[in-house]
Amino acid sequence: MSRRSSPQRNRSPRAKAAIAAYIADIDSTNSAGSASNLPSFVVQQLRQALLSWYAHQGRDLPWRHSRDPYAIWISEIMLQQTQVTTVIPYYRRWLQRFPNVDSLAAADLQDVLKTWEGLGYYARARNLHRAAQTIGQQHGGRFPQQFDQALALSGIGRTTAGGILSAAFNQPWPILDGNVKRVLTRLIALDCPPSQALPELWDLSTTLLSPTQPRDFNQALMDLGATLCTRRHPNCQQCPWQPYCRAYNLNVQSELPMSEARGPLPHKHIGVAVIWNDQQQILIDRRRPQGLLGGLWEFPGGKIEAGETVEACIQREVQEELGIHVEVGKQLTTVDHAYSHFKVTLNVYHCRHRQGEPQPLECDEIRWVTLEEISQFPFPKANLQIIAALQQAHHLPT
DNA sequence: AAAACGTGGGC
DNA sequence: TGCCCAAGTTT
Repeated sequence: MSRRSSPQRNRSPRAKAAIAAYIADIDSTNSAGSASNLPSFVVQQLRQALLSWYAHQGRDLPWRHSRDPYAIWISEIMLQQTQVTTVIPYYRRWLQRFPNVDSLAAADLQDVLKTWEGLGYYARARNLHRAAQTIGQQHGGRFPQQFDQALALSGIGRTTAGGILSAAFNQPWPILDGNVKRVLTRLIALDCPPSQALPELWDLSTTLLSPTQPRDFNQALMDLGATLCTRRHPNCQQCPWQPYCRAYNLNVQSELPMSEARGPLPHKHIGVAVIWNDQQQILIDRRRPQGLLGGLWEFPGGKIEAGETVEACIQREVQEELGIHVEVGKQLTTVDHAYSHFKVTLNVYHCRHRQGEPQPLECDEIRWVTLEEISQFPFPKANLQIIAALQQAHHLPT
């Protein structure tokens, strides 16, 4: 095994060229292509400009009122791939429901998922739950202050570990989230997608980080990306880094960062069963803990095969998943939904249980529930639309 | 190491 | 409508 030169090292000549050009623009005698060679007076000015901008223009966010590593941890996890305005109400509810590590560690996973319901990427909630138990068992119930120990917790990667430790303890760890990638990409006018220059962007984030005010610096960098250096229509006139920004000087700020190529998403057609028994109850199942929507409840169903009718699909899927025979009745609704990596159309039909005792053949658990009870269970968004349709039909005057 | 993993906003 | 993307991590 001799091919050990880290894979990314030779794959980002454009990143090195961009940094070299950035440095050369400042100091024409300097041809270095590494962030660590940035002239120190530039680093000082960038830090100072950003920190004083943040002191006046920084956002007032709920978790910034806290130095409790638990509360900050929760916010960092919720903010992964999720916008601030979406997170805030979830954050407040979560801290009421689970105010500390112990309460989270002791909670039932179903309650954890119910509190997370609607936020998406449910592995985050499962990981939070597992990490709380790890903290209880291995760290005496206190969030670890060592980077490697934080990084080892489920759901915490390099950016989240740095974000938590810098925000909670003012430790000098760099971060590289979507905001920071965009800001730094524009600063040096990086002419390739950020994913192809991650080592260089990490180096840059590390070099720029204020060693004396890492907490404020990291928060400021994210605020800059979120409020001025936005994806569309960046507000360069208000930007504290405008004099130092290579993208601005080249007038390419609106073209950067370069986008990552993505293919079209597959579209799946699904037959879904709302199965009724004679007690006005509906059959729901809990998905296995791993993978898509793991641990959430759903209405049984599955993919419609080529040449298959929806009715035949539903009968077949229900037989395979639950070992029962149903009679497929009239259609309840249709739901279109887009996940991150495919799209679905849910064709939802009322069904009647005819034969066999339901068994959890391809799921973790099954239950008969009334319409009143159903809201106690965590469901994915697409299924909440089905429940809404059921409740609407139920409340119709007879 | 590329693909999996949710949902909502904005245009 | 459809597409891109947002405080990324895991396998």
